[in-house]
Amino acid sequence: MKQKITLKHIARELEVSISTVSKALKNSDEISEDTKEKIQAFAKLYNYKPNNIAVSLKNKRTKNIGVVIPDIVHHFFTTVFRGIEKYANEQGYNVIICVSDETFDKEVINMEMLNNGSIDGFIMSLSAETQQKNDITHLKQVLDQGTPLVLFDRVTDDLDCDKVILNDEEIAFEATKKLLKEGRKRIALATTESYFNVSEKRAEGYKRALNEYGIEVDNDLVLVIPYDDIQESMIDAFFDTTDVDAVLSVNEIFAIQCMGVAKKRGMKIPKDISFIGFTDGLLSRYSNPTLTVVAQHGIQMGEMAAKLLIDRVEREDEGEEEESFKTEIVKASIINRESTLN
Amino acid sequence: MKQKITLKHIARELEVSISTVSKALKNSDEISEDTKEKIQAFAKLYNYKPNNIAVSLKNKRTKNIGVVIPDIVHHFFTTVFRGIEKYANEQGYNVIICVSDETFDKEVINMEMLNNGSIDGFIMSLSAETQQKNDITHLKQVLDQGTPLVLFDRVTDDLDCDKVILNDEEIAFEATKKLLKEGRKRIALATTESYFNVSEKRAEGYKRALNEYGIEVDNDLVLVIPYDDIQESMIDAFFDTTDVDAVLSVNEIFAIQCMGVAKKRGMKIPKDISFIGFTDGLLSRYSNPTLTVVAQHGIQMGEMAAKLLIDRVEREDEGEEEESFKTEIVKASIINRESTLN
DNA sequence: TTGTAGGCGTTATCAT
DNA sequence: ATGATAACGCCTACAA
Repeated sequence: MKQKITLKHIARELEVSISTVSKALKNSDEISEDTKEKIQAFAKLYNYKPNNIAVSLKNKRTKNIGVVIPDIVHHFFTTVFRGIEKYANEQGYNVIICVSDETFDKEVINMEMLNNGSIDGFIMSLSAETQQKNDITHLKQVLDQGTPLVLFDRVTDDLDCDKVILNDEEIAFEATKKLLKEGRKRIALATTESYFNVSEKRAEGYKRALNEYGIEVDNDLVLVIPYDDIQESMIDAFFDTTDVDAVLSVNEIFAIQCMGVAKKRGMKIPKDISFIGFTDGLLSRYSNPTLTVVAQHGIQMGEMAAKLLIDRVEREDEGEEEESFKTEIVKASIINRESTLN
Repeated sequence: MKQKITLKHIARELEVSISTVSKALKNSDEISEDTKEKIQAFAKLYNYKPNNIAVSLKNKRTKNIGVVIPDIVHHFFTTVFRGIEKYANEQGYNVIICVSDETFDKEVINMEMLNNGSIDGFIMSLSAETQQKNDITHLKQVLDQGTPLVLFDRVTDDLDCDKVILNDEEIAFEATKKLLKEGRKRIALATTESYFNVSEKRAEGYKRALNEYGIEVDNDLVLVIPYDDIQESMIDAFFDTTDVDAVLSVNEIFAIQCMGVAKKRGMKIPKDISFIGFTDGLLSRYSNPTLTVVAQHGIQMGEMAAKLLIDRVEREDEGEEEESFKTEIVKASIINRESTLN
């Protein structure tokens, strides 16, 4: 096992000083062409690469970004992550990822683990539990210690930092209007518990659209489904008691499940009932009928988040004045498929 | 912006030496109870945490694992990753992830980026292009420099290192036998280009089962679908020219697509035709009919891979003798759903 | 043109 | 019981 070569090795081998080697490898013109050539050739031969850790310690910059998300086996987060990774890599950054598993404790532990020099900044989306408890002292602490932080999607208004969000209210408004324009009168909203910030925003858009069409919001039409324990019987019971001719769902799975139940009950899609879901994942594309969805452009959100973070990190580096915090809004779009009339 | 506190700060503030502080915080009994208390209290108050980078430089261990996978928006890889992350975190390791995007170049670049001290070892699955070119000099180089490497799923026989694989041949054999037992005679194999190691293994199992039942392998029954450009018309054409009463697919998407085409052609599932796919993702669970699949137990594979890697890293740390390379086999299982007779 | 010295933050060895 | 020193690998201001 050959061990990694360092400046010291090269210096010793070539009988010059370490700093000469360092300078030569940076092509400094303090060094004579002769020795530069000699040193560079030797370095190439032995495949010298500076040690990242040592460089990090010196520069107080790791070129690592910490990403903390609630779940990784999840289309939307995975897509955002892809965007983060893409942009970060282009800028020479690596990405360390931690999964909070929707729990508060893991979120805290992961952040503490990373916030001791391992990373230059965080990108994250709040866990369900964190949103529920509405406890963000760990985030405040991170910011307090001067570590930049960018929140995306599941954000909180209680924290002053960069954010990337979807125009949730607006696109839910558009989606609902689309259903109304189809002539639907009894539009259900399939949603999660209300402590999810995004679900709330989507519900607002839904309600605003109904209002605009002079339709009163009927709470019986709001179907709250537990995030982690989807029961088909629950959906079936909902259809039993409620007259529905369209469903707007805050995610993909709820929509697919509702569609499945509707089909079993003999309803024709989209003749009798229309469906729109959030998230343009595989399920929507391969379901039968295919599902009209709100595409969240996760890649773009990820790139945006990474850009905000890296810009801030490097601005700090340059000792430039701090810029005020931004909230970037990524615009969702509706992809028409077979589950709606067009 | 408070900046991070270091041993030096504490030492200066308390008018003791840095080494005293260091020892006190480690509860060394070289230090008097009095000063220990004083120092520990101060450290707690200012929330001192040792700088990971400095510790890494000193120990020549980063407690970071590098994971290089072909794709992240992909159920199987995501699941394996989950297992890696889980085990790694439990052992106090963080995970840096890089996506090769199925390309050789990105795989090489990513690995070089990480292999300069950022990580203690690699876990990876080969990109499509790497398998196609069959060029693994970059992997050999990594091993040569003494960085431990664990391959999973998409492995190569040309490299001596730890591996975690699925019992692909065997489970494909079982799956095919299941179809044969249903009385199927014309079993198609929907597969990828042959340079995918796993597809090859699965094809072998498929053929072995046919042989065992005295059925000759009919190459017309093998449908090769391009990995990145799935054309429905292609599948349709296949059904036009070929008589088929079952399909074994090396992944989930191919199976779902074939099922869709079969349904459109008026075939009844599973009466007229059965389907089994590899990968127990969302699609299989929510398709109509639901798809019988080979579950790959990705989490388990990930945990296994992480364990192999961390064990090796820490064995090295202890200066123990190198253990010989292992290949761990994770056993897949078949999950019966509606797309097969039971 | 080359080399020396100090420092990034921590730890371990060896004085005092 | 406490402190000085050196080292991990790299960089750079300053000296020679």
